[in-house]
Amino acid sequence: MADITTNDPNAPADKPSNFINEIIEEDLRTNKYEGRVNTRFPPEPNGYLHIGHAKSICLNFGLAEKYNGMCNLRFDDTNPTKEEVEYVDSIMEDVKWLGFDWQDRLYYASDYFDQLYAWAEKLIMQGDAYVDDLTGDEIRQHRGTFSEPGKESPYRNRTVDENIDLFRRMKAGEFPDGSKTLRAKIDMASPNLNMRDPVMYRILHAEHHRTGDKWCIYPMYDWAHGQSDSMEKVTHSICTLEFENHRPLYDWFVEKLGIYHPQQIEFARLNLTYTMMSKRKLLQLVEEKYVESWDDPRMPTISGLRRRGYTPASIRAFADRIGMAKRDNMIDVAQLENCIREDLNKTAPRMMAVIKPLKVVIENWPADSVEALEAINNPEDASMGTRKLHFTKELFIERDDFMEDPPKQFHRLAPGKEVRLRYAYIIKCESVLKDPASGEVTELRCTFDPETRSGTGTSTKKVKGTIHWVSAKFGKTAEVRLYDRLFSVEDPGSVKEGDWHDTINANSLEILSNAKIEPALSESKPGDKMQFERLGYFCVDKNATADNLIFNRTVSLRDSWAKIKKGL
RNA sequence: UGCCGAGUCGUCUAACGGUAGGACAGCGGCCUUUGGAGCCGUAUGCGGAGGUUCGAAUCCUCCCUCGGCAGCCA
Repeated sequence: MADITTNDPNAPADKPSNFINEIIEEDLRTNKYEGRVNTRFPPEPNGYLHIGHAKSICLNFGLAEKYNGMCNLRFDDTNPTKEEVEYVDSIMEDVKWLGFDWQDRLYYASDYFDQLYAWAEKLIMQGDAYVDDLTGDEIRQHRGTFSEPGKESPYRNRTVDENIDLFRRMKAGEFPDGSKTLRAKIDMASPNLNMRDPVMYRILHAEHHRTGDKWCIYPMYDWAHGQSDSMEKVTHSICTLEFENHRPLYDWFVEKLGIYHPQQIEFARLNLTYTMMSKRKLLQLVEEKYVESWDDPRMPTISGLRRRGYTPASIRAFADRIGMAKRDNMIDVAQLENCIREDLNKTAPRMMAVIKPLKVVIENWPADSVEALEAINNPEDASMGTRKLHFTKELFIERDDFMEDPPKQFHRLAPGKEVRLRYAYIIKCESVLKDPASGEVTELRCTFDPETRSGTGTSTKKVKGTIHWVSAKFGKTAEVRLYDRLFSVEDPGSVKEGDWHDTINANSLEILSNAKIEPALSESKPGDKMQFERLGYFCVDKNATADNLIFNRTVSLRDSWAKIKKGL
């Protein structure tokens, strides 16, 4: 889709229009921001970015690209108790990896602490903010409820002088945590609870990852965000739906300050089936060792997807495809899987690997004979060339490709049945060897038909099945990791707080340590991506070494046999 | 319960008063030395009731349903 050209650069075929495009195009028409588009991606560095953030990143940076504007990266680091540099670093890495560039516009809300403080004094001077001595509990009690107005704090009508004095002493560290707050003086009876004198500053004697111990008062999100946008001359401040009720407050602050006024726009956050999107719970999965790390290939984090074998292009394609709207959504994870299959189908070289090996001996093949066969690296892309495969007397095939007593629809190997070995010969299963104790099939004795070599056309024999194989003599051993969804329910996010651990899929990881890979694969490097024919797309794990190769399955191939089997 | 917001195929998403279209999932078929890929076909949808209009998913009214908000989190 990406290479389709259109006459209208504002409406590429692969990016359907949405309500945000319409707002921006209208603003451009009316010259609302002097024709500028400046968005921003404002993560809090309190965790790793996930696929939901990718939607926002693609939106914000994508808009900047589309309208020839700019997108800033800004860390919303106003709560030192939750934030760490480890997260800052990972976030920058992930945004870059997705293919976006904030150029010289890397900002931190903490860079604005001085300005924010000065503006807070301005609001105090204007009589629009006051120092409150109420405790957290008391503030909550005074706030009222959905149906009842709140009550004004007894400290609400302190004089400007008293407020300034107290606020300066708050900053100077004279008061303990929680003992005082600075509040905006708005309306304790507002139907919008965010307008009932919201807290602007709280006292926190905590070390900040960038400002150290310079501050012991920290701005709240609402007080920091709009003003940060304003300072950066952001035009369109795009956030998720839960901030809709904050917009009146966002507007109130910039208007009271009389500063440049960006426009907040809200969109629906991404929900994916069988996927946990809560940062807090993803942290728990890591801390409680349900997964190895933030970049465990089962995690919906950007780094997890990267390690799993997802490409930046596939994630961007996904973001484009799911669209942008204000209604709540639950995207089928199959949609994501489709995006990576589509990408890798075009780009990943085909290789042969047997992940659950079953030994096959070709009885009528001379013991030491080796025959070179030509294999195509990618049927979708002839420029990827061919490679040689070596056929030998002893081979491995996939255990799942043999059944002793198969149903009619099974087009693979069975006693007395024939099947083609990919790029090689048609073989016939003559006998089955078993372990006498367990009854397990240990080896197949087969014969090959010399007239049926691939590509020769010397035989008209047809078989329904073609299976992959690896030479026992030349193949190498490697570890393969297969992944399943981390949660067993469609919407783990909606599970009751106490029960969500029960919805974790205990079998989300299967390790196969005796996989047989074709020789070409033994030179793979971490990050390499390939298709194992008939099994799926795989990616070499970041911890793999030449002596200890590890392949992560990114996604299986579409499997119509699995569907047939299910119906049997 | 107050305020804000949202309801279009199974799931997402278009439509801007003029033929409800696309993607994914599903189903059927073709093709195939990957049960892959590709190709073709197919079913299913405007939350409800009124109204305005020659004509309504779109405008108006009422209703219903769902989501968000009562952190010194973001």
